[in-house]
Amino acid sequence: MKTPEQSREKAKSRVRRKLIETASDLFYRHGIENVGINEVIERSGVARMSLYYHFKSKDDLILAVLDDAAEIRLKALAESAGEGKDPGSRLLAAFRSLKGIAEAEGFRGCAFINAATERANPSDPIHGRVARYKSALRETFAALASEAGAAQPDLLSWQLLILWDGAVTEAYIQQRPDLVDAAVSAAETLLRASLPQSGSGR
Amino acid sequence: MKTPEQSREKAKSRVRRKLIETASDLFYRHGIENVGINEVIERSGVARMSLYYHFKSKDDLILAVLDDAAEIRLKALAESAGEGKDPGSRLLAAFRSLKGIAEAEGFRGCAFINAATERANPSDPIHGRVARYKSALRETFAALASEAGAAQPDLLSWQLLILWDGAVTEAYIQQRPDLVDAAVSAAETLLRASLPQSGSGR
DNA sequence: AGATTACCATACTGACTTGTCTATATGCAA
DNA sequence: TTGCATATAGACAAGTCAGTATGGTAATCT
Repeated sequence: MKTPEQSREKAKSRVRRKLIETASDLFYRHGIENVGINEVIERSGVARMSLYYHFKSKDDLILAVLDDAAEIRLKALAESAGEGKDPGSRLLAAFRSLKGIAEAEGFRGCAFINAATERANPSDPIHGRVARYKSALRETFAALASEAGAAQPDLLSWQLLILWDGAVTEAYIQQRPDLVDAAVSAAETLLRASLPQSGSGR
Repeated sequence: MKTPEQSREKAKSRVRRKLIETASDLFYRHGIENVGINEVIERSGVARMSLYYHFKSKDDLILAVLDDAAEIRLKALAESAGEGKDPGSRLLAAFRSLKGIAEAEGFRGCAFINAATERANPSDPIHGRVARYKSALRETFAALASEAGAAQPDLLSWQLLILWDGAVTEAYIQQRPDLVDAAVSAAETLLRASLPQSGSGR
């Protein structure tokens, strides 16, 4: 006996999922604009018209891929932020989870940043998804910073987001996952400096 | 009377320069892969064969554009770092110069990061130029950090580079040049925390 | 003067792109 | 049984792209 939930899930078919997953992988590895629809359907083992049945265009598929990735990434981040007792260490744990990402085989930076870069027009719907994802990321930081008792949680959250993006980007450019460590230690310094009972002394 | 220097400069012809400048502008505004050589030559007012006389391929033109941009940007940075007396304030002045860049009409992030993103393969020659440029940037930071007496100038310089990249990227994604301010204040905090005579007290 | 360098115009090749059209097949629900 | 949703195969249209082939002209150097 199926719940309506499951039926709707079924309605979003294996073929559709397969397309999203294959496209997600290909888009990330080679860049959105460097992957044709032909490649997507071949690797998916799906017919051309099936793609255009589920998605009205390549752009539509890209949006679905981004939405899917946002859900996955934000969920994973929330899990990482579960490790640690006080909010401060949970914040840093979330930050440290970046290392694993950067160390992964085929790491190529942030899929969202990459998407926004490939689409030059800021009014492209893709930009909206990217901005939304990054905002969600920042809000996660802001919540933790606030809990931790940071003096200016909002400012700190933006600084952490900037560190995050910079770390992902530079680790990719220099092909050095260890650069994430520099960002983590910077996050630590910023967090400590932001705490009211003042900064330096150990 | 011309020095050999100038002759060689002449040999690098107005047409060649025009191509580099036009391509630089178009590549930045629309993305490298979204600009065809047809557009480049039309906007340059140059014949197709003239492009292929000076550059053996589109990729070759891209490399020339990146080299040109690196020279310009690093020179501009050195100038910005000239403002201020002590090394610390010169470092921050350099950082603050980012704001003007992010505020410029048509700002679309870092041309080098964008180029590296569009070319998925890390062994692409383009990646080499990007990594080289970013390294030069970092070395500038490292020199200033060292002069300023930072405890770990190397670590600090990487952190500053990460902040730099993150700020440029996020300012573009969110379409908010003011986010650069958050990065500047973070740089300030990191610099202060890195100075030996300790951290917090105002 | 003669050679080389710089430059121009344009037609063309061949590969690749997204998206459409046609035609068919299956399973499920009313 | 009829009809709708899901899926498939493959040809095709219409356009874009990088780069070449051909055949010149104009400036500069030796």
